[in-house]
Amino acid sequence: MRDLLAITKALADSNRIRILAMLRAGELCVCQIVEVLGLAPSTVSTHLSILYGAKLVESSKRGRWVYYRLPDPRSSVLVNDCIEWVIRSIENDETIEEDRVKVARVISVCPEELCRTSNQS
Amino acid sequence: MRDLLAITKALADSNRIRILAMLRAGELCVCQIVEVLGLAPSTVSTHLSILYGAKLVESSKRGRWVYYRLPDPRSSVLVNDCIEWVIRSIENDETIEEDRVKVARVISVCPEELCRTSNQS
DNA sequence: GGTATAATTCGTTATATGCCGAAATGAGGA
DNA sequence: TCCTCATTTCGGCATATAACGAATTATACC
Repeated sequence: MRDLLAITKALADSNRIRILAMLRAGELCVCQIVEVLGLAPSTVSTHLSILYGAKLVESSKRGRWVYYRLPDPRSSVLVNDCIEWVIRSIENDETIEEDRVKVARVISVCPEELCRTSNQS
Repeated sequence: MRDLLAITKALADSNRIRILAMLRAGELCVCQIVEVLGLAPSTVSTHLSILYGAKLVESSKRGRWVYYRLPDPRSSVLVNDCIEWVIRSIENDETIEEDRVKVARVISVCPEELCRTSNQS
């Protein structure tokens, strides 16, 4: 039950759903997610830790950047089915579509440059 | 997105998960659910309205009693898949097993008598 | 019509959650 | 070693949520 509630609570927030949807494009570092969501880095970090606690994302640190990604489909059937269900549930959602465009733009810049430019503005 | 969040928020509470699990036994009236959960009727009623708002339960009024049940599997693929996922997620959960026993006992008494006896105690 | 009762709605309270900015952490580069 | 910077953790505030009891609604029975 604890695992289940960790997952459902993690999914009970629109920004965390947006993060999961964004990660379909591949792994993203925190600053890229911050750029798309338009929230404070500390807020995004907390969202990611909640998703991580529910095992809905995996992470790896490379240099100064921490990259988050959707979990390996083979790691947990339950988690995998859940994520697939979420993805199906947000088909045709306007915000998700807009995020997809933003992610594409953000990915085209390397993280180092992205952080530099977003600090300037 | 709104539908998705209604569902995930509805699932983000252990008592509501217990209610969904209980309803596998068939439809139950509010007083029967109250008896098993041990919560105030007003609290249970609110939980049921949240599940109802997410279309995770259906209801029908018969006499003074309102019966709740899991939705018709044919009504929504998304909802049906979701409920099946929840059911799989709570396999072997201790509280859910205890509830199953309580439900069996509660079902063996007709609702009218149940309410009478639970008011006496 | 009047009473009893199952369920819901309302008002209140305590706790949980989301958000931010500031401070702390940790890895790279000077 | 010191400095920079991406990320996380902490302290705060505002809102949301779960719980209860009291009041209300709706239905059956007298």
